[in-house]
Amino acid sequence: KRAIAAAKSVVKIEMVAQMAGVSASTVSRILNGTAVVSAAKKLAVDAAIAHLGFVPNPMARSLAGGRSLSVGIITQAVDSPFYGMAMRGIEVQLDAAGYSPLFVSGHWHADEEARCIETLRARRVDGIIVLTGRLSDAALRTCAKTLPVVVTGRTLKAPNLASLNFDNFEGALLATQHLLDLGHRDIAFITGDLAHPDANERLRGYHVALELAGLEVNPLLVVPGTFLEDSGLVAVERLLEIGQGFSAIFGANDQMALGASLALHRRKIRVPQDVSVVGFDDLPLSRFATPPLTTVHYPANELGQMAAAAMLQMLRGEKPLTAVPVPRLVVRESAQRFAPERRS
Amino acid sequence: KRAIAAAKSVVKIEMVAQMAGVSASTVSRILNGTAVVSAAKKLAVDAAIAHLGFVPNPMARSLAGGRSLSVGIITQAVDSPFYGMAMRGIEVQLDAAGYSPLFVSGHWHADEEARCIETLRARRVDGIIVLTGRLSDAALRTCAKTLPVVVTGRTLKAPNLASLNFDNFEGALLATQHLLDLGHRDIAFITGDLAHPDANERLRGYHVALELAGLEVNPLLVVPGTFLEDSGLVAVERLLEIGQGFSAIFGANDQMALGASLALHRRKIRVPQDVSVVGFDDLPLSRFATPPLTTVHYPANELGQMAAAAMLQMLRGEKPLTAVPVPRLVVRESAQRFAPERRS
DNA sequence: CTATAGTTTGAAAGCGCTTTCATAAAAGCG
DNA sequence: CGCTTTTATGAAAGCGCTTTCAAACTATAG
Repeated sequence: KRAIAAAKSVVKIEMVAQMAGVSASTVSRILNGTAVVSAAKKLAVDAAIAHLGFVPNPMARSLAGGRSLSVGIITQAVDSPFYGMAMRGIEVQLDAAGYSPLFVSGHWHADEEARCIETLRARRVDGIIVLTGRLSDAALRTCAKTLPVVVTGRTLKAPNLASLNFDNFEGALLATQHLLDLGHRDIAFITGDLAHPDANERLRGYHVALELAGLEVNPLLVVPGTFLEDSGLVAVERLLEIGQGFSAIFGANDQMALGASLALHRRKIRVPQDVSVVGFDDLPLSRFATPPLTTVHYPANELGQMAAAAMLQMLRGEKPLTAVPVPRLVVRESAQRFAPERRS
Repeated sequence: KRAIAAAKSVVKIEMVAQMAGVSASTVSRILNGTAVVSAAKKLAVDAAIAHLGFVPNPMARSLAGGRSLSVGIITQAVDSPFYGMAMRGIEVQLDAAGYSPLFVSGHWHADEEARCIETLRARRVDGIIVLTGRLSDAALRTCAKTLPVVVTGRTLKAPNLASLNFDNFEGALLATQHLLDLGHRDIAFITGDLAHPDANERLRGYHVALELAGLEVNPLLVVPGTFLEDSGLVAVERLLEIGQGFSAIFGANDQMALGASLALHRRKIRVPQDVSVVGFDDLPLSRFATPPLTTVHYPANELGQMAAAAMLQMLRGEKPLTAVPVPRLVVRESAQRFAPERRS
């Protein structure tokens, strides 16, 4: 009976126990470091494990141990270069600790994210990392009541929850000041989706930078966008249409900045000779855009690693560290000193 | 005892059974559709499940059932836009069938991929999908002896293994012919990493297109690349250095084509007025490059879906379908009709 | 040298399901 | 209407591990 399963004939803990001349309990204890075991037995068991090539069955482990040794990651798009880097960072950390990541994507919808949480719960994950989601703070707090939660992209205090917020405001400030330093005064800003806190912070950075420079913001220069390429393109067209003059454009993310560049190119407006462009995020491809894009580096990979590390700490019952890397401007070739009327 | 685990107090199958007035076995059978159950009982059980909000524990299911209901995906880079799309396709299909994907990345190293297989085996996946890996055919065949395997990016016949090969040759043929049709004769080709079958097929497509047009290939026009942006840039510089004239460049992937465009831009060579550029893959960003890149569409998402579908079929014991989408050229703005000596 | 406390270890009881096996009920048949 | 064949159901035995509990030691003290 049970011939099918038995046919797989993988080595089980009992075989290791037998070979080492100890009980299965002892092997388990050695495997988990749960209790002190005499050095001699430990040696024998280790040898047996190596000899037999024993690999514990994770499902049995999880079932018996009451923990799944996996943590759920709610990301917005598995196919985004941006989230991809964060995922990679998480993967690395988790793996080192023997945990496995479970990625699900919410596609920027709060309700879809809520469904993701259910999915993850169904899979009995031990914790959840939310990468810049749309869920309400309240929803996250509720979730944190039953599972440790780490969330990026917002600042939130709650029991059993850690938040890692990259300073989008500071980044946008940096970018805008760079343009200001280059002598630009009419700086257009393409916003991200304002339903998103990041987008608001970046907009705020733009505002404050101008104020700090003693300039007042011209509402006509602030164009709404969606964080997607097309919206950058559309934004520039709209700017041109209404005849609003500008010598620089700051896109709330690289994708829109690139879209804007394309729109300029189409109108035979040269970047950076006629108009300077800066982005935000530092996508891998931005280095190779034509021209290479000046942008604010978003340390997605590091942030992923930090989020994972924080989760691991919570899982261990420690207090999680929530320091985050500081924003940094990457100066490339898409922005240059303002040269009035150079545009023939 | 066992208070900790019990404290989670999630509903178990037995509670459902009790509420519906049947045995746990019956509930299980209904859950899995394993056997015929009277309509009345099924109704009662369904009601109980809904009422209690019962969600089966996947670990218990896997342990008892001998299947993990998960399939491993070996990808080359979780953070690549390209693989991201394929992953998304896989995710969608698998999810619909109640399976979950387990992504691991091989980073283009055969030995790392081999380690990935071990990892996946340790996690007891029910099957493995290899997205265009570097593993030898023999290694895959061996793997297929114990687990169903689906591999993309190569053609391989073996028991318990399905291969889905996108026609890279045809795609490269299409792209080259497009350039030829535009009147170009000196077409440079930046190869991919030739250790990779895809790269060779694309090179072959380039060769054959020229032959078909009665042209002979000029070895000086074929420059080695690595599939990464920098290599496209370097390739163009090399071409320029040796003084090899060319009016068009075909990059074996978009990343290199974009790198090449940047190199041209740096030398004040305009795309497409002076030199036409075409790529391969159709990355999401290529649509928004400056200028938008003409390229061969690689249906990564569809391919992912198909790979997953094939895996599901094998898991069900059916014969897998291995049809693949045909290559398609996406004409945008980076290539135009050859205009001799327009370049001043 | 016996009593007490502290360690190391193994037997056994689960973890929450699936699946086999056996039984009871229903159906088919002459 | 008794008999065999089929079908629906439940009891119970695992799946491979962790963890509790108690037994068997070993060390310490009285």
